[in-house]
Amino acid sequence: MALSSKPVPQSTHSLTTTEAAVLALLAINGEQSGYDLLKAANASIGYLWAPAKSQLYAVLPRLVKEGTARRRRIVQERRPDKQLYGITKEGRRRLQTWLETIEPGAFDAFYLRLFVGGLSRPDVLLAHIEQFKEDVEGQLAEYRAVEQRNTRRGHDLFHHFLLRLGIDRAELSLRWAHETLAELRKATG
Amino acid sequence: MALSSKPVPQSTHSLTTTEAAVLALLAINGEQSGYDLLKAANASIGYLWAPAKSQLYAVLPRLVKEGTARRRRIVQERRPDKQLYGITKEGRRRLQTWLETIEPGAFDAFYLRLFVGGLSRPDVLLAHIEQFKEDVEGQLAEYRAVEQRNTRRGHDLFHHFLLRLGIDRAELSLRWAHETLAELRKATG
DNA sequence: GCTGGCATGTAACAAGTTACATGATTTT
DNA sequence: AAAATCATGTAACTTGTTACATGCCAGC
Repeated sequence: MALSSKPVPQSTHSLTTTEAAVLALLAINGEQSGYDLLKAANASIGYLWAPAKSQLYAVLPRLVKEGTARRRRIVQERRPDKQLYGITKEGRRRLQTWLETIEPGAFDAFYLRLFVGGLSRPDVLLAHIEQFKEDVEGQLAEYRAVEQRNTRRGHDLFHHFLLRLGIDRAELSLRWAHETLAELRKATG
Repeated sequence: MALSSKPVPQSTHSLTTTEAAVLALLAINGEQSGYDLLKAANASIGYLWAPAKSQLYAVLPRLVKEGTARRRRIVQERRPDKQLYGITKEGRRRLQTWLETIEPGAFDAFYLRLFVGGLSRPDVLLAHIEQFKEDVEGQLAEYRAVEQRNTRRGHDLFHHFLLRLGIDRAELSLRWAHETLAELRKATG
């Protein structure tokens, strides 16, 4: 009977990207329903993070269970009842930790952290952008090495097309990172 | 006993991206083991599509079950036994259909189709790139509209940073698409 | 003696998709 | 009369990750 073999109490573990995204929206926009969150997400962060309905409705109860969000039922007469979700103190604490965590190579998480940059101190954001630069530099070096070995004939021709796109994009990202570092420094002193 | 309630015979359905990627590698590099496929993927297509071991080993039997791949067991003396997978006629047929299918907005699938461009006729590839251009143009228009409403103050400052990146990237993608169309036309007459 | 390569998998998740299900109200 | 909005979910998948499990052989 290998029953109680570690149900894994990961409540103290780091947040997943999805959890962090939802908590950040709750922190910024206040108490909301799943429906509100979906609309808000589509209207702003949607380009970076667009959860499916079913996914969002699955995450919200998990947040409550983990103690990072609380639920409040609003009974309505002419509309279906609402479940309003708000972030808890524990949620804010866990979110801050997540926002300050530097994850090398995690581009999507970086974009998300920058999107909700208003929740972090400027120096934290500068460190994230520096890490992004390093990650992109590494990628760029790899792409250039592969491109040098590319013959441009047969299947290699198509790999060459995509490598060009990857290299150009990486160079663009580096320029963007420099500009953004400068703008952030100017804007925050 | 709700037993045989639609086991869903999706054998005639379109391939998933993962299935198409594996079949394309089998079509290009010939009969291989899961181990070989993982190495090959990491060494080339890995920038676009990098399956986890567990995922690949899950997909391969599915392909056999669907009739798009066949398995051949190689008994080895000094090494663990191998399962070699090869693409079937039906697999080639389904792969061709997938390669010719235009999926608006599916950027990852587009990159994959271009990566294995050697398996398609040039006119099919040109059509895919045209669709890519249209998709990026749509995105660009959206980003520009959002950017015009951006105040650059408070949370909007960070959205502005990311919008700049998105816009610059979209413009770059358009230039790349034009160049690639020209190069392809030149290379294939 | 240890590391790395060869070779195949399972388990347990998290992320994300489409389709299904319900039902009232408000706008076109 | 039809479509969109409000509001919450379930079901069934595919995708993708990390960790676990096994075991032999070659080279340092």
